[in-house]
Amino acid sequence: MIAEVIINSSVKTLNRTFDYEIPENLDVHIGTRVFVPFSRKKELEEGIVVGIKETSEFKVKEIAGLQEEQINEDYIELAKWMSHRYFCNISDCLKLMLPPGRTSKNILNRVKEKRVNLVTLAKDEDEILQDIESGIIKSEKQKRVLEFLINNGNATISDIELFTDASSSIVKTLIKNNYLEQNSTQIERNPFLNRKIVKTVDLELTDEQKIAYNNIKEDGKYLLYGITGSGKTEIYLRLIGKMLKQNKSSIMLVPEISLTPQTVDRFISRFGEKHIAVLHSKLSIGERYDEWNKIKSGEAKIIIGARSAIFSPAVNLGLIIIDEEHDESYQSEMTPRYDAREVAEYISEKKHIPLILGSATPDMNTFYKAKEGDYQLLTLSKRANNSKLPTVEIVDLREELANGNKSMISKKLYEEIRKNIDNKKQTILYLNRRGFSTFVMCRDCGYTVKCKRCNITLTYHKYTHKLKCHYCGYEQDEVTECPECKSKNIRYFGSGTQKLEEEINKLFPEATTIRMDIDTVSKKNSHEQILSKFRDENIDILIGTQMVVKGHHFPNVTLVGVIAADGSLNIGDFRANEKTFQILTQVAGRAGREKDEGRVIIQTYNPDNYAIEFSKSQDYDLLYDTEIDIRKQLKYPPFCDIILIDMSAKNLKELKDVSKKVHAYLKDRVINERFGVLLYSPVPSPIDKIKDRYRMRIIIKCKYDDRINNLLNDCMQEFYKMKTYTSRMAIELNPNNML
DNA sequence: AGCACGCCGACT
DNA sequence: GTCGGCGTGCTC
Repeated sequence: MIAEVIINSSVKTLNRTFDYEIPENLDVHIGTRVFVPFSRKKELEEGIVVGIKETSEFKVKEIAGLQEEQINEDYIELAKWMSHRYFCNISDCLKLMLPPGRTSKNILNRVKEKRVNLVTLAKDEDEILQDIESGIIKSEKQKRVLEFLINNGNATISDIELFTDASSSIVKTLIKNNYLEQNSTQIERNPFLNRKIVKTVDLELTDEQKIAYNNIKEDGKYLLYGITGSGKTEIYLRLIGKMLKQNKSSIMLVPEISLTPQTVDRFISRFGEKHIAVLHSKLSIGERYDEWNKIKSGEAKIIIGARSAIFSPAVNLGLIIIDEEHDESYQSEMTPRYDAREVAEYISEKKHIPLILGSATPDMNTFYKAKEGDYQLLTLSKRANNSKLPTVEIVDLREELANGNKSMISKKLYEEIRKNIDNKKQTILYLNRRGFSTFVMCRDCGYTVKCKRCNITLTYHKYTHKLKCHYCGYEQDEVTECPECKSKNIRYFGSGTQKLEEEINKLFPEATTIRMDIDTVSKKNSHEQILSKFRDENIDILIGTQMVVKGHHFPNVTLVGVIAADGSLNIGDFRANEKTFQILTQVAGRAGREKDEGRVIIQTYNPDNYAIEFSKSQDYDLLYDTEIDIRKQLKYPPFCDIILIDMSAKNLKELKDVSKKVHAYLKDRVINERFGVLLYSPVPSPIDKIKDRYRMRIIIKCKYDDRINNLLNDCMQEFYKMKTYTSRMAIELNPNNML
């Protein structure tokens, strides 16, 4: 028999199958991981079998060996679909489905099950006790060790040493005398860290929740559109519980940033730790591997994870939930640049299982789909505990400036913070840093320090006093003199959380503050530590970026201040208004979730902007209706898609030639075959050089469909047939970030 | 991507 | 001769 094998490689010319003879003695089927001889290479290549057939038109080599893990057959189909959909190699997609930590080329470097040597009793307890009484065992230390193990069952040698004050040689003697034995046992790395969990039961559903819950059937796609605090999670819990009763597993995706122990606890306390697996980036490779095995074995039936958890090997999958479906993190920024929501749709359609997307501020595209009937719309318009939505006030920063207030805090926000401190209530200050960064400029000649390789402005890092390139990691010392004009008049621009914290400490010296941003949460668990400190120690003010807005529940927070709502308005993206509204609504949702009414102060230089204006009433429908008209007029998603063809090369002339050829190819096919396609000429990318490679792009605006998809895949093929030397090409559909 | 093959100039 | 540099082409 012949196996069709995908070679593990991201090289575009190798994105096809190669035939290999299956040796008689090997059990090979679709999804098996194999080692094969390939080309003139000395070492064997890794591959995955994606097809089996009788004969081959090639003279084939034999499969050399097998690797442990395998991929489910239906996921091979998924990988093929993804490679076409996201313009990448099948091999890149298959990698997402392999157990974490088991993909490195060197087999010895792959993670393994964690094993420890446990010492246990080798004889019956009574027999040992008898030997102690009758004096066969005289040594005090031996007795202590035996008694310790009688009480505790088993222990590691180091634990025995610690608790009995007996050295390992005592244990060895007891092993030699057949009282004890030592066994290597597999243990699970436990990412839950001995958490104290209070068991909870189903909550009473509101009428709205009941309607939504009862409408979700065995199959189909649903948009659960519910305002903050309307109880979406309770519906998820009910659905997952129902699956569990039918012995089916559920995958629930949440944005990476909100995958905190707090979120997971809610599920553990309802269903117990045993059935739950958690997958996210802060886990160690070993922990991830153990969670994966727990899923694969069918033990874990509730899988909570970030984007890539959609590929976890759930046994008997019955339900997929995507919470905060509008979140950008569901789109991967790396190859393969997949969208977890689309992958989830594919899986739910193939497996005929329900897919639930949940959000208070749905993605415009999703809401449009719901209006068109592609998704069934389920609405929760009331807060579950009847608490009121917070009152939102907008402060015009231009007026503040005109009144001589140059501080980051307006008079109104100052007064409200003061009130909160006096009333012992907590405040969250949110800094929308998107589009902001701290950079260095010469005030005399306007010179800014840029990365020589990437041609972008270096970002200033205060704690290390270094200037850093966010693209290639280049780092240099801060400058005190302008390299161009030798002026000493250097200024550091931009404003971050540190600066805000300093200012708050000056304005309210008696208040306690805590800061949460990329810098302070880089360590494992520090994210959770900051939040629990804020909650438990009743810190007055939490200052932070995006990560403070997601899904946390702080009963004592009654005031939320947005320092400058404008950050996300100026990101140079057609989604700017949508994103701004989403963020503001989410931040506002943090205030007053209990009895006390919440207040939100939004500071802005653009008070007339409709996204900011509508966030005052947190009226998503109003935003949607306004925005959808604009999208229609200007031909943006959901009416039209944006295709970004990214090309790069080491040599600028080569890049220009290649991009012209690609453009010519597309022009021929696009104009001939299709009407209503806007094809733009190649232009330098906004960041025209990264890591010593020049970058150009071609943008196409049209309604994306299978035909366009095929055309683009053909274009990619054509590109790699050209004599390209150093050039590369990547195609992205509706990218989140146009940089 | 790797790896070999083959062509060509340079060199003891 | 023959060593090595690099352009070219193939991988079941």
